[in-house]
Amino acid sequence: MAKKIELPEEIVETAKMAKALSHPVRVYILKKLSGFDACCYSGDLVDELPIGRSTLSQHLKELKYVGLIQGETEPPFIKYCLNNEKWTEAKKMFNQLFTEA
Amino acid sequence: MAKKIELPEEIVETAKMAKALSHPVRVYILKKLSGFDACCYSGDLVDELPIGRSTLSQHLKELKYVGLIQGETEPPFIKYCLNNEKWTEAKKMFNQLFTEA
DNA sequence: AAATCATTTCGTTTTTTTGCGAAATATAAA
DNA sequence: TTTATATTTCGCAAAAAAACGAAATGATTT
Repeated sequence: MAKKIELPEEIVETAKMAKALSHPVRVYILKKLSGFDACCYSGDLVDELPIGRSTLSQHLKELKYVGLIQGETEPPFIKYCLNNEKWTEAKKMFNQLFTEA
Repeated sequence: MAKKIELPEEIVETAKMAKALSHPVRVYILKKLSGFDACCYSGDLVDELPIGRSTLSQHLKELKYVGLIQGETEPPFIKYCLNNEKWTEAKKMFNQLFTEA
């Protein structure tokens, strides 16, 4: 019987990133922000998306938490932009997953 | 005020695929199966992974449900393999997401 | 026919996620 | 200083995901 393994950090991290992408609203936001020099405000998004303000705020918080986006306060707005380093890191993770050994 | 959109099918599908990848155990399984000509049995996995049989079975079911893997019955075992078409499709989805417009 | 083996399904519990509206915060304008 | 605006946090409810053990299934061997 093979030994029970601890799941490798690499795999845990990939799953974490996938979780951040596992809701359509979050994918929508990231797609929007990953365009050239694209940033946006919470208000822009809430007008487009079929969810309430507080719900949207939760999704933004999650994306901020995993580091994929960052919010720059620009009163009275908060300008959200992609964190390009993290985005690249995520891209690499998925590339590696899909590039068979 | 911009119009509330229905989330595009492409985005919903990407989120669905990401959800399938949002648990470390499922990432582990897919990584294992995506090696060259790699297949395995539930029993192999349960020996390696720190979860019970029925829990593993649930994860396999989910991966089957989204079409990423398929089980070929080979009594008294069930041989699980990657569904290569779907895997390629998933790869494309993430490629598209990460390839800015 | 009974026992065995690999795996799944069922029933249940716990935890996490999603969603909302109301209230709070923080800033700017009147 | 009151009012308005943009956004978040809080408190809650509903839904979904994760996990387990026990029982069921389906095929094989004794």
